[in-house]
Amino acid sequence: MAKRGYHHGNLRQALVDAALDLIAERGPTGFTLTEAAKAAGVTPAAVYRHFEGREDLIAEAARQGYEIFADLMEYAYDSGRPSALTAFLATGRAYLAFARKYPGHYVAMFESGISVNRNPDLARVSARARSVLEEAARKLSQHIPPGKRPPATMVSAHIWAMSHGVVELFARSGPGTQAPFPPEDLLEAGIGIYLRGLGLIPPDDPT
Amino acid sequence: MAKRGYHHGNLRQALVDAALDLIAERGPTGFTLTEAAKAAGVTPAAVYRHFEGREDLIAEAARQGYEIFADLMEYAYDSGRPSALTAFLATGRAYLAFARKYPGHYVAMFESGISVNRNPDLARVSARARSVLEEAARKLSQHIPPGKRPPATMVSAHIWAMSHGVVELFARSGPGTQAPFPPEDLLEAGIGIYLRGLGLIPPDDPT
DNA sequence: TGTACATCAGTGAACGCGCGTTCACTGATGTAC
DNA sequence: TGTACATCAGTGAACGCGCGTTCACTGATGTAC
Repeated sequence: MAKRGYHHGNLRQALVDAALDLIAERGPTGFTLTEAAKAAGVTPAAVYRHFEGREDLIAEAARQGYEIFADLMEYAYDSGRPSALTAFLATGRAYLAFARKYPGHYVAMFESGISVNRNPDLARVSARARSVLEEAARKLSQHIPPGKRPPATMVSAHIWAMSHGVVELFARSGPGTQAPFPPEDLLEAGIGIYLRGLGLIPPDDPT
Repeated sequence: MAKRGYHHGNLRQALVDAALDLIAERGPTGFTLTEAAKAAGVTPAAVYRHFEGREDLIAEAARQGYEIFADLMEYAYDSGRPSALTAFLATGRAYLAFARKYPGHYVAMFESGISVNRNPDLARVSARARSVLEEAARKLSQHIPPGKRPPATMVSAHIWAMSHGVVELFARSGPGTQAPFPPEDLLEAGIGIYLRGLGLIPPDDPT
């Protein structure tokens, strides 16, 4: 990170980082190629040495986000084992933690309008992230009698949806949009109730 | 809607409608004051006879959305009575139906970045929409023994979050983003499981 | 170790574009008498 | 019923701006001999 002259040294990543900061601050709309270049101390034209254009830069930010996201979910899942239940709960918590800790990545991934099929790398890593949650749901589902067991992909979709909804509606500090509860508590309670509904937590267990 | 000369007749609403179409098609980013004016057959400058500017126009679109939304939720709630449960389920269905039928309004309300506290009218009508769901949750909660009853506002937040998450993740026809299940079924099942978790639906009732 | 040269990673000027907004204006409408 | 006039709701030209992108260029770096 030493100051450099004509050559930057690691401009590519510096641009991604600048873009992430901008996206986190102002949303995907507020982000501007020109401003990202300026933040990296470089002329806008220099960006084209490393990316095809504005969208390509956002896509790379999203890709890195999915990478971190998938790692985080995997780690959470592993550290929750051997119980399928605690592992599952850990992934739910990890989701929210990721959204909080990496807001720029989160927005790039889910709110920038970048299609996950934009390039093969992005598609692959996003599939990996998804599969962690689905695997957790699958393992968990095995504890439900087959007759009353919803498809594991559905369970994972439900959890994903609730997590995403909590992030979008209650974890953003929009001006005046008062959150009724801490998002972490809200999500934890919601997932708990849901899992009781699946018969995976006894009705009276306050976990 | 007859063709007019110099005077438009109902330009204000025509602009809102044009904005809604544009927002639905291209998202809040893609919407442009100039284009909305063109779609209404009018010069961009004419917009300023009716709105303070671009943001003000979006805010009005959102306001009308909340109005429709609140009405729809109220109607759904009423038509589901007297059972607190069926009334509640009806509001959940109404949420998704609204998102589907009024995509422009939905985006203006929830994805445009317009703060609900931008003006008093908007704040009031959005509070009304929220209160319908909260009232439904409150009535429903009364059937839960007080000791194990989560706050009604929390229940309504959970349902809101899951509904919103389903809309954002699975009800959009993003290119290549395959929905694993019809969003309606997904949400219905999710709410069902959640309500079982609250003890409001017997474990074996397949409703 | 020194020199020539290819390659790489930036610059800076310029472009065309569409945006939101302003302004003085004018055509259309409605109302008083 | 007709005329004068105030008010209203548009026009159209112009603005400054920042954007993404292109281009020929040049300074820095690395490598072959």
